[in-house]
Amino acid sequence: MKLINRDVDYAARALVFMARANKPTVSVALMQDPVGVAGPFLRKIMQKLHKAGIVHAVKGKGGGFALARNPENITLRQLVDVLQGRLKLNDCVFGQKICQHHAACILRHKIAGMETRLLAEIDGVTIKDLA
Amino acid sequence: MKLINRDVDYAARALVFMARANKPTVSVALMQDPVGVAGPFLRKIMQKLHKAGIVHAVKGKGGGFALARNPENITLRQLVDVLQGRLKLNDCVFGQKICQHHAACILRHKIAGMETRLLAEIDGVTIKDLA
DNA sequence: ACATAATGATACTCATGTGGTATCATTAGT
DNA sequence: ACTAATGATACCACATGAGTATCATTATGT
Repeated sequence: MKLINRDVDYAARALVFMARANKPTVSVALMQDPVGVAGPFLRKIMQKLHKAGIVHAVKGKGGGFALARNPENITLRQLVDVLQGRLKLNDCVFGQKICQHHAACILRHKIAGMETRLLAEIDGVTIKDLA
Repeated sequence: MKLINRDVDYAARALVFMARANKPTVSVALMQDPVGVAGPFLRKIMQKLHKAGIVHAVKGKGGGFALARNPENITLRQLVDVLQGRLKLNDCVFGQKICQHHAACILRHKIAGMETRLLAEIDGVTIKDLA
């Protein structure tokens, strides 16, 4: 079970690269090698980040992507939310059979607590921290 | 992303059923309905629990399964370890590109901490708690 | 105008993991 | 012997994840 998937991994690498690059825009062609991922795949990821408003996109020759906000304001949690969907440990597979009082279920509360703490932790890691 | 999969879910229900049943042995045929899962599937799960020493198995007519230890000594973590493999959030997808100092990587430490806390929490939930 | 270099959108393929079924062998009670 | 149980495996179906391919669109530079 992975907490963080490839997309988030590559996205973080790319954003770190962009943060360090200190250029107006950075194209996928420029990033793909240092990030270590094929161009088309990275493009797909960058497009998602663009739709989510994490990066700006500039089309056309000389274009590319740019961070839409400062590295310290881009958190790992944002990347996870965008690229692997909201992190929910709490699918509550346990139904009425085991847990007559759904609302009071011990396990559900435990798992909900774990989830809250996990989210707080990944929310505390920014691109600046990684760069 | 699920912290706990179906196998663990069904196993917990079955063990709770057994803990409540207060019989020398409980057969799959008896459990499958209240647990809400097809017999063959539950059997496969019970076989794993047996190999792991969590339950005893009695073959032949009148046989079935029995808890190998008290409900308060069977934890959710044991079930997770047996049925979905050791819980590892920390696959460290981040390599040298982003994290020159593997041993000192902030992210790795964060994730390792989350994992430790998660394991401690699921270790604190027993079948007795659920019954 | 036109070639070129970039992103936007989308469809497709392939591998892996998960959930579930089927079958035959073995064991023990009646 | 018959029957009711587990033991062991092999198999299948579906969802998800990882990655590729293709065409459309936009902007720059000559």
